[in-house]
Amino acid sequence: MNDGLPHVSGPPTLEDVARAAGVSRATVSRVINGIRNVDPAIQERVRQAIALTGYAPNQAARSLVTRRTGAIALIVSGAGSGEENPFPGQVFADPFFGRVAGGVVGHLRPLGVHPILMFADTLESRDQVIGYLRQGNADGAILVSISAEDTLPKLLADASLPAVLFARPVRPIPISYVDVAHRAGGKLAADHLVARGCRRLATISGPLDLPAAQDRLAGFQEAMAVHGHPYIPHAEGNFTFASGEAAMERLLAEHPDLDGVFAANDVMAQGAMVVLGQHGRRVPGDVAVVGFDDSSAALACRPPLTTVRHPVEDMAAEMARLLMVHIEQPDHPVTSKIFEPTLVVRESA
Amino acid sequence: MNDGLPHVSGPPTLEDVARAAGVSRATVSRVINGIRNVDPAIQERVRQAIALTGYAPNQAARSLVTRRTGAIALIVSGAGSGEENPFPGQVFADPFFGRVAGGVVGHLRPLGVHPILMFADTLESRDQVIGYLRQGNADGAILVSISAEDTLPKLLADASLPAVLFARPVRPIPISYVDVAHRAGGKLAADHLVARGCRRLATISGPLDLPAAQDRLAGFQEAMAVHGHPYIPHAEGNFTFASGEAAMERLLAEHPDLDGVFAANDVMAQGAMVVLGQHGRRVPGDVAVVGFDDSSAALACRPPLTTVRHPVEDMAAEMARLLMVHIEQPDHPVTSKIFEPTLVVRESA
DNA sequence: GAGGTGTCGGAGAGCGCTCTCCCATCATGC
DNA sequence: GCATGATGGGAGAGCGCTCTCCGACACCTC
Repeated sequence: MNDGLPHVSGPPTLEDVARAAGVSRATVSRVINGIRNVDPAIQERVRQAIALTGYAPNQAARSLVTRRTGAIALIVSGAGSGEENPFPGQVFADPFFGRVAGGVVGHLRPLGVHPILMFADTLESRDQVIGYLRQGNADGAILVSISAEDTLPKLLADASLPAVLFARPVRPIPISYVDVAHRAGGKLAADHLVARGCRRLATISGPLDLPAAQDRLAGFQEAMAVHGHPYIPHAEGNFTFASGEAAMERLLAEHPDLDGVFAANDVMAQGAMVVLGQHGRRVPGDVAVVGFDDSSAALACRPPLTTVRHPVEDMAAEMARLLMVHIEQPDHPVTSKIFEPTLVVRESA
Repeated sequence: MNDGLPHVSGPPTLEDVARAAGVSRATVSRVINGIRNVDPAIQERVRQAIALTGYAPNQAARSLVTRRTGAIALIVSGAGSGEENPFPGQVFADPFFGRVAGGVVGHLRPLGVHPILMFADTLESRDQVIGYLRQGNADGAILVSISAEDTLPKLLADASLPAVLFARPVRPIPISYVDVAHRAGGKLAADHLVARGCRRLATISGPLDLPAAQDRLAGFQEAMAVHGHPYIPHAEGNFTFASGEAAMERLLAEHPDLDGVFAANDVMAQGAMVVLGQHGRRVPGDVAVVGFDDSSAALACRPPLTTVRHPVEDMAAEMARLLMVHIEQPDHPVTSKIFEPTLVVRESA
């Protein structure tokens, strides 16, 4: 046992590498972190020793002194204070969330930073998230709120933890966020439908307690007013396929002669198109349809859906970038960045 | 500066709590970790001190000594050695991935363990993942491979890192996995279609280099043979909407009289149904359609899709459970768990 | 009352790393 | 020739926690 030889016990440490290279721990650390000048010959020796020993730095030890983890929390924060949902499947299963995750990972991976997936749907889990962050498990947070009444943004701001939100919070909070110009998107849809020659338009909005839904509707209505159509029939949905179907049924019952529809997201547009088909309306011949998001659902529509592109991946990447800035410069002022939507013309309008 | 008072410098530590409670660091640690008996009165005093100071244990320091991080990697591992995809959006945007994430989070959250999202699509990123795990950033890994030729499972097994796979690996590897009985699923579809009275059946399979696709097809064919139909027309797709459309076109061209279709996933079934509609076939009147997965796409079909339920959330939860066992008991033998699929009857068949 | 047994709190040694000092060496300037 | 930097490496003090010892004390048993 105590024959004096360096027995292998667990993974190699800096000390082991230093011994193998015949230098001190500090020098190995300098080579690894590229800090200060180290003689090229010694650098080479250290690198060989690292390869030889198969050394990988222990992140916990490193975090302990640097107070940085190289991880950030990617939080989906949700509804009320009700009981816990055993499977937060519906939320994560939304392709929208996947696009956010993809954008965040795309930006962060080259930096060696990884997102920790968290889900906060109850009061308790919100506290858990804050505690988690305060324990230093992550350097900051990216937050996607799926309900208007979410209190987590405020908690985050109060704890002055580095954080960036997807979408403008309902009530003003001193916290950075990234959003798309929803109003401009609504206008794009209106302009396109009018330019196509549609005259009897209607719209299916999202739930009106969400700023995004309000703005898409307002942008559409305002642009239509400019085009000389001050009144636009409107049915409210909740961004689901079924709600799109139901809204379309209502609109069609009251306005059988309509020739154009703007739905506040692609999935509702998809539902609307199915209902139009059932009622013998051809798209885009009889009724033109424009969606919002440019999600995978737009391509699963027949005909393929003309839609307002929501640059979710780019926005997510920007959130990641902004968060890193906040982490690196704790005094960086709160900022927001608004992306411009674009129209993707396919066949439905 | 040195007036002897305990100046606030950074977050409170165990030491601070100990001082406030008038006990030693060790005692506070014992109270927090619930180890050994501590006098109730002292426990109470410690708890008050914790509340007073707003103490939260530093995870890095804790990990350094326990060698456990309370985090696991959730890895989506992909295609070849090609160039990096700037946005791994397509992958994460797949609702299937969301269901896995939901199931994993559902099981792990009560345990205070959180998944770190990782994406490995290149040789380089695979090494990065292994390095990350070896640095002790995560205690183990849950791996979802999206291509048959993925080498990460083998790397994981070779490094003997705790890991669990979603779906049986193409080649046998000493690593635990969770899967569904694909063959039995194919049989469920066959039995249902035959019981419904369908006689001229066809099937749309997934890419046949995937074991899952092979097995679904084989299970369907074998069951059909038992029912006296030794030959089943078959078109290969790749699990996408468009490939389902294309496959259906081919099948319809060659077998215009078919009266039932089994598609190896819901999204292809959705594409097939659109094509059937375009060709004037009513579902289920003229042609009955059965899908596989019971994903959100099944509910977005009109009529709603009868499908074989793939219990992804339960399987993901089981992966998480199994991984925790492997982490806690490093010598635990490699195991697999196969879930039984069930048939969800809706209106399409 | 001596010795044994059990309970409970404190001391202190690390875990593996970073980073500030500090010192040795060598080129430079007047 | 000697002070003056610049350069490059080592020593060692922590970061905040866990956990093994160890000691103090109370309670038994014979």
